[in-house]
Amino acid sequence: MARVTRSQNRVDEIVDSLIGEILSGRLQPLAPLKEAALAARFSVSRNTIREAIRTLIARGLVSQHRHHSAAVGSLDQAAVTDLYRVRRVLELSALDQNPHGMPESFHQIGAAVDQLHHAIEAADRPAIIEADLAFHRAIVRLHRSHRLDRSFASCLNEVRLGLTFLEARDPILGRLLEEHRSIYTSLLQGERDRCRAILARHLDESERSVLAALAHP
Amino acid sequence: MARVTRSQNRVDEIVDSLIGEILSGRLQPLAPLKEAALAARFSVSRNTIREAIRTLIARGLVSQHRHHSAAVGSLDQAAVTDLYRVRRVLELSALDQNPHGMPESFHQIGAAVDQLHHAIEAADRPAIIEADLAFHRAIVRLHRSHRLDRSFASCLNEVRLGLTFLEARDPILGRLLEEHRSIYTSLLQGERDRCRAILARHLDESERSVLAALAHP
DNA sequence: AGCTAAGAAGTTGTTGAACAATCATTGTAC
DNA sequence: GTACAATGATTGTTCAACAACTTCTTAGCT
Repeated sequence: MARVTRSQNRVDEIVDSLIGEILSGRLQPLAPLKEAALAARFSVSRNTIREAIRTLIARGLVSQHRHHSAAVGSLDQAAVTDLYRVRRVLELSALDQNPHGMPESFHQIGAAVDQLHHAIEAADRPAIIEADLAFHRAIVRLHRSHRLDRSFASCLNEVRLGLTFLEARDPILGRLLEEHRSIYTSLLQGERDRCRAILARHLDESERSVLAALAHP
Repeated sequence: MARVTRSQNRVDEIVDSLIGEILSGRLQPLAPLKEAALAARFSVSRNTIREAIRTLIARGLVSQHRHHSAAVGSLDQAAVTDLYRVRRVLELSALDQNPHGMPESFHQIGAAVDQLHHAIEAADRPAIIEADLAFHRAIVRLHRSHRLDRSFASCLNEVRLGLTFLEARDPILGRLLEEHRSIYTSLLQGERDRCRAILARHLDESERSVLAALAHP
């Protein structure tokens, strides 16, 4: 993907715009994307909107049945289970990579911890979720692979769809900072097994929370 | 991706058709995809072709710069290195999954070994490559995750782009069956470490071959 | 000859309108 | 109340046009 001069064309602008609305929750899961309405809203032709929607479908954020409006994707239990399998594979194996000697990557993880700290102090819920995801993205970045980063980002985007349902008072949000910190410090100190264990438990709890939130709308 | 009634529309048909041509090598890397020409060839409007090309771009098989024809993707050394990082992560960790009790998955791996055997007897080069990839896909399927399967398939598609350059006499093709067999049997017998080691070496050699083939056009 | 600038041709980016195919709803007859 | 036909909304696809941009060609100048 040559993202050289990111978006000098309408379609990509609209794609980015819609992705933003979907991930921020402004466009809720299952919300229909009607071509004519979007064309009017973006002052653009219907063909342009169709290309944008095709792109969103290929990225897995949107789905469509023939002769029905495309709709923002949503998660069922099977999807959540699947997503957390992906997370476990990519995140846990990332800890094995790279015995040491990659200070920049560690720094990014630490930065995500700080980011979470500030978001919690400000009680800014969207920022908290963003910081959480940034932390995990930084971990996967230890693999040093563009393609894994991209796949994982797409995975987290779907997870974020599920986080929409997470109640603000969910206990997992309270423990977030503490757990991220332990993961970070144990990683820094080379306590490989401990780090793995904490992250694994962290993911288990997170999965449980999302599944529970999904069950009680 | 609801691939329910796979393709009742022209765009998806064309996408599949083009993917076939790209992966089979009939459309070589860097070959330009001109909208007008494709529209004429498929007896379809230019807009339809544009939607198809957008889909191919989103899937990473094709790239495009503004006001230039889209072109079949090609690999450089960095891309190959990246792809093999993905392979190592997804394939090696698959061996850890699933201590036992998933006979169907093992069966698929065995079937891929047989498939390779027949392809080699028939000296059918495309079939050999196909069987090779099927073997590795089956391994990743041990993860039991649709999304990982999809990501990995997309990764292998890119790898296949590189295999185009592989000389028929490449020594790696001769050892293929033997190595696949050892991986399969050691997996069956639960010799986890030995299996990992063989697969890891297998991937190292494969990467080396592809990189070498890429260097000598 | 060699370089530059103007023009021509080809290609993508985007639009607007049109019609067919299909789905959803409404209203009517029984 | 059910069956069914008419209606409207929405997607699938085509066509023709023009703008924006790139590349090739050609003419002119030194």
